[in-house]
Amino acid sequence: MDVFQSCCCTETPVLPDHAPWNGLSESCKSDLLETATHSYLTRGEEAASDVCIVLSGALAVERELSDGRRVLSTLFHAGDLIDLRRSERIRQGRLIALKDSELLILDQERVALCTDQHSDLASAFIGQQGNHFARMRDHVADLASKTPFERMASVLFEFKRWPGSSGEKKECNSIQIPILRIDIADYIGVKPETVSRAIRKLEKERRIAIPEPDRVFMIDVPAMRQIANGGRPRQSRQHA
Amino acid sequence: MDVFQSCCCTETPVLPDHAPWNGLSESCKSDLLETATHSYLTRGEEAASDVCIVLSGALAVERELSDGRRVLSTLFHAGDLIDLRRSERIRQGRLIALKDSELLILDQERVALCTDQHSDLASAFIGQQGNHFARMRDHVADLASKTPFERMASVLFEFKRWPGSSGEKKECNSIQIPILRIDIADYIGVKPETVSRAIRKLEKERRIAIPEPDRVFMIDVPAMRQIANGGRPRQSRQHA
DNA sequence: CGCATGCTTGATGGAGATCAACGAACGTGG
DNA sequence: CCACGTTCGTTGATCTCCATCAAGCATGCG
Repeated sequence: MDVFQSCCCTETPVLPDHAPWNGLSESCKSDLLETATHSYLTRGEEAASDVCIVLSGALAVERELSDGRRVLSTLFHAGDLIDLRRSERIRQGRLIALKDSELLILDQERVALCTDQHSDLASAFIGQQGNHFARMRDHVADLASKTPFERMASVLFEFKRWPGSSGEKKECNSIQIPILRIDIADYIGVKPETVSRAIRKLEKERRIAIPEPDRVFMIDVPAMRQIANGGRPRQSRQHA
Repeated sequence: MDVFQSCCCTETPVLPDHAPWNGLSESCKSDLLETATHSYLTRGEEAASDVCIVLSGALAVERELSDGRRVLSTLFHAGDLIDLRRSERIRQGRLIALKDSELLILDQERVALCTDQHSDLASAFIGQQGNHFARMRDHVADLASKTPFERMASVLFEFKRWPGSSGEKKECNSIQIPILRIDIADYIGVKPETVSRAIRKLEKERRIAIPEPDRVFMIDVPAMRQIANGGRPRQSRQHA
């Protein structure tokens, strides 16, 4: 049965039922889905295509340096469009699953055709990419100048926006940590030990509570936001 | 005459004469340029629009933390499409010029219309964004795990790809450093002192030569590439 | 049980931020 | 021409912080 399940093509591929995908015209949807396939991945597996939509789980673009240093340069969650096509550069980095994930794999040539013929799909692509850019610029700002402590606070807010973090309720300050510590570390550019210490420190300062290992409750959201935005620089002698 | 020059609208706006802009259909070009304006910026000035094309100079998305830390999250050079529109998030960061620059300012609503009506323009947008993503993922990988030494080597290769670095000749290993040290520092997430030290160290190791303050000649390109790709980790006690 | 994986805590050292100072280049204006 | 200011780049000394190394738990699984 597992074989039956994991064999792609047995399930009819569908688009996520939310913006911008549910707003596409019927002809566009059927055009796009005609060559699309459903795919299941477990942690560590690499996605087969450069263009796909995440239905569930978590994925990342992984890169490895010669001496083993590992970087997760982009995180993707349910609903995200992943478009790794580019015209100028060679392929750099692998798209891997960080946990059990579901993907809607799109055919690259068909995508090019569809965005060409359906202006609503082209708009959806451009809009999605705009959001991804905003996320990446946030992330770059984190990496470039923030302390590990601030990065941890920032990434918690990022997880807060993920679907399924707290049953879709925006008001709830309970956050599901959706990926492993090691992946958080490779994403925010520190070591897992530092991630652990940062979380524990936030807990000791009563900014967060940790009812379960993979769940965080934000006690003081404004304080956390301030920390995430740069409220905890490394201390200098002048201020002492 | 300067007044005459810097007054926008006096010059007929034109698109850059290279891919993907020179491949657009005439109707698309005229549609797009009808509401476009030419703009000159000097260092520090902020661009007026969220959508524009860089004709010359250098720009960056600048962000400032509460305690004064400054980050340049994205660099743009001649030929780049800058699209800071997004649907989900609030405006974060300013688009500023790092040196005297020329811009083709596009009207946001007109752009939305044009990408909707002209599929070749939509493709150009999607393609440009794909390239920007690749650059940003490279940059994230630099910031997340590389040493300042490696980051400096990496950013030199980035400058190597900028137009005008060496008279457009790809073979030439003479690189024009197009922005100030302080901007390099804020881009790669270190302090100007560290930038300076990294450059001098590369020079001392005979990997680069510095004929002029703002020009670098790569003596050993393969070695530099290896450093940029992670060949200079921070040393550990084990290997000693 | 043994073994693996994931998370945490502790001790140590090195790398880069910090602070300070200087030199070079570029304007001013007299 | 020089005195003067500013800006940019560089160099040196000191100190903080995070990576590193190591060890300890907890859990899951054969």
